Amino acid sequence: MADGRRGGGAVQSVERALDLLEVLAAAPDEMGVTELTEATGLPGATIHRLLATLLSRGYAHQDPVTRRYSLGSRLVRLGGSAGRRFGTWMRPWLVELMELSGETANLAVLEDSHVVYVAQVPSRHKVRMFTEVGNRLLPHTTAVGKVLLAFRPREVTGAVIARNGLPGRTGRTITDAGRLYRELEQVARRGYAVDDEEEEEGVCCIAVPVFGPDDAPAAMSVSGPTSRLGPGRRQRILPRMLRVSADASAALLSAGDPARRGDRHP
Amino acid sequence: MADGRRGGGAVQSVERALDLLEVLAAAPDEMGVTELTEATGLPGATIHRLLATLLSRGYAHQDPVTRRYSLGSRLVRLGGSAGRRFGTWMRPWLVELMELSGETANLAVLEDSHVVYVAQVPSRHKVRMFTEVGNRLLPHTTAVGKVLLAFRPREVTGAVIARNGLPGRTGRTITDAGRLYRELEQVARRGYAVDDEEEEEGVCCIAVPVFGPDDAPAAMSVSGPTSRLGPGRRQRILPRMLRVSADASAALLSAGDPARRGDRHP
DNA sequence: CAGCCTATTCCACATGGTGGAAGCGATGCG
DNA sequence: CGCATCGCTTCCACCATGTGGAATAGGCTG
Repeated sequence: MADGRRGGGAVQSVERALDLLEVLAAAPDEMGVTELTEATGLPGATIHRLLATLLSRGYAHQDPVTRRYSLGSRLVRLGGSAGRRFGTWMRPWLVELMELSGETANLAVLEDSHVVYVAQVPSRHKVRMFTEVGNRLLPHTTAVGKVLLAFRPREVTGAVIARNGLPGRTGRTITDAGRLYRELEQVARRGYAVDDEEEEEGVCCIAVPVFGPDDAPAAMSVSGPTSRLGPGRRQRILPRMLRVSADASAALLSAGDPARRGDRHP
Repeated sequence: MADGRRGGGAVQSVERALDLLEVLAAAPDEMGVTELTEATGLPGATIHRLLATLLSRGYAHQDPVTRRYSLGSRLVRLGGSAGRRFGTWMRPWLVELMELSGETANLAVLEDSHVVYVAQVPSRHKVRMFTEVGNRLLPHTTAVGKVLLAFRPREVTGAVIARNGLPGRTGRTITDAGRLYRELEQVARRGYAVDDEEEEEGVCCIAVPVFGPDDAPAAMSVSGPTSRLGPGRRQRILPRMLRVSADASAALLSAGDPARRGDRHP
């Protein structure tokens, strides 16, 4: 095995193909073969061959005129199926969150600088939350968003903020970059984030991370009217939320083998 | 080359990995290695190795207790990026549709038995359409949905219908399977579909397919109030829509092949 | 507790993937 | 207008890499 540092037996060409997809996903627009060469360190011929394979299956797209590459439409459908599936096997944890808090529980991921809600378990209250599955919100206004940002390298955070700006949604939204960075640091240290009417008046939200094999975490939250989620109640709920967070992460990371123990949480 | 029948130079292990992802996406729930063996014809060891690679990157997920596999969370984000990108390079065609019809143009794909809107170019009318990007609707109630179904094998269509049923949305929704099948045949023959207030009262929609390297087509549509999209106007718009459909498909299919270059005509 | 079925690991082999270098086609420059 | 350049694509000999049959481990079932 050429790349001995990677875990177990991994298929080189598949890994490289995935690398390509990820580089393409991260890029703001289309990329040429040479750019990909620089980004991945692979020889052009190899990249071309890999791309040809992805191309023929619709996983990559090549602009007919510029000949540059980007992600293909096939991934849209796959992503949708994956989201549905992801929501399904995260459901037990969401249910747990909903039951321990009595409020609606959400699952979200960071996608193209936006927070996207992937699954939800609604509370039984008459007054419930509004976010719908599939909704896209800005990270800096939401608790899940702050969690998703807090556990990524600073440069990613910076890119996201540069792209979105920090528009205010309510009087309490954090619109100052310095303050946001301080808050994110705190979130990373504490392991949770709170949104106290920063996205919507009267709505409060508490979020915790879920770490998986993916380098970016997902986030789970509970959200409800501020009247029901005051500081006192939050203090009571939080320890149990953190515990669920850790449990869910452990479940995701254990791929059935006790050999690999990559603990990632603070 | 052992497998000479496949187009050009494709990387075997990558193709197989993609096969696995697609099988997992198509399955209603998690799958074991043996099921995958049957579905793909690959030996168990090979599948296992491929899955290990996908697993370690978050592209597949293994339930810690049942040890069965499904799609991983990483694909959710990738899919999102891909959707955004897909919408971006389809935009010229959508703009063309919007301009030739004066109505809002949409791009949609079939995803997990649902129609999902991926991109949109809004019309300049004050009264516009309602579908939002990311929205999920049932195929049988929409023009795009009918297009997406019409160009897939009968068994896929059947599975989708079996899963969703044929709930009515308005008095005009097609709720009879026989009638739907006849309509789909007509759609396939004519190359377009119409939704005449079948999804929403007062809203009419015309859709055409876009064929790419992916075996499933996408669909583009224009939608607006019935008052503006009566039979007469539809007849005038349709030929041009079909032309855009063909042009867009040609553009998608020519992957670096110096075949057809569809110049746009304002 | 034995039998069976499924996931996982192992390993010798040769197939399939690799990448340096040569071809092309398109822009840009003189 | 033709020559130079640059980046995408194709070729091919080599051998690292992925392959898959068979052995192992683990978990249910009867």
